[in-house]
Amino acid sequence: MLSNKAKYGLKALIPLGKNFDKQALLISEISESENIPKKFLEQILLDLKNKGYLQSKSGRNGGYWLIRKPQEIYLGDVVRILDGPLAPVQCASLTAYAPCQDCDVETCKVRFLMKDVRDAISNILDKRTLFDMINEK
Amino acid sequence: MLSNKAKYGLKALIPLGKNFDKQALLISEISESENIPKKFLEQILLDLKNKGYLQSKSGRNGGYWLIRKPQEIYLGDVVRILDGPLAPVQCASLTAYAPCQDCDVETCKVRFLMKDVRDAISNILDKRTLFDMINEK
DNA sequence: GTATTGTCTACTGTTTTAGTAGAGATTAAA
DNA sequence: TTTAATCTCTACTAAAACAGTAGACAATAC
Repeated sequence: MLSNKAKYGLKALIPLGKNFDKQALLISEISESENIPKKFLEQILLDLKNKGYLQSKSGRNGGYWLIRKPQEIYLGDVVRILDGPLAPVQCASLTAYAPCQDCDVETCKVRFLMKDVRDAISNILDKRTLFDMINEK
Repeated sequence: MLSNKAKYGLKALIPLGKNFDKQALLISEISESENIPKKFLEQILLDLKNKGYLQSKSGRNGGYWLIRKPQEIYLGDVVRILDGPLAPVQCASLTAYAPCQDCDVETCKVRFLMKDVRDAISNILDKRTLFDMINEK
């Protein structure tokens, strides 16, 4: 499941990506154009700023802008920042592995299955960039 | 994310699949061998029974058994029964589509992306059967 | 009739989600 | 230097989902 937080984050990156190397966008502008609750969006953009994806300026003529090329922003990383690991279960995660109590890492068939699911998800999200998403028809 | 409920359900099907056409298994046996809380497992097996996957008998020599061939039990369907739709967002679901309020079905880029993710997940879970999971090395 | 086993409904504690509230810090411009 | 605009930060909260537990009841075999 993708949370609203991650969905909003991905959506917000679209106008920011389109404006890459152009003027900054206001939280309120993005909030309105993308139908995202403003106060919630504040937090999301702040997260993305703290992870090095955005920069911002307060006051008049302030706003947010992207500080990486859309071609270099992998959607899997965005989802990880906002929602955590891609894997359906932690014991199948590559980036945030943690054992589960109820099964054996070496033999658990559910884990093997979910590793394949993880790989399939990663195969989309870690290969596709913001640029790709924006230009998807 | 896969809930414990679905994880336990998948795990429980393994001994049941291995015993297909053999004797019934007790809830308590499965609970112990698979490390699943017994009362929780009761509910899960009941769900799978009500959906036509298992049959059961009360009393002495009772227990649960599979009433479909492991080769014909698709793991995607099991996950849907226990956890709901596979798609990360409802508006990208094939089996349980519902529009989301904040975006337009025709143009939403996040939806397009998540449809691809859904397909990737389905490509694993709807093609693989209980038989496959049991015989995975 | 008694022990064993599944059935069913309801309840409960915890965590996560999806925000909201509001005071504060920065900035540009008048 | 004041003011308006804008981002920042912490805390709070309501609702839903998750992960079970409890216990009475029904069915079955011996």
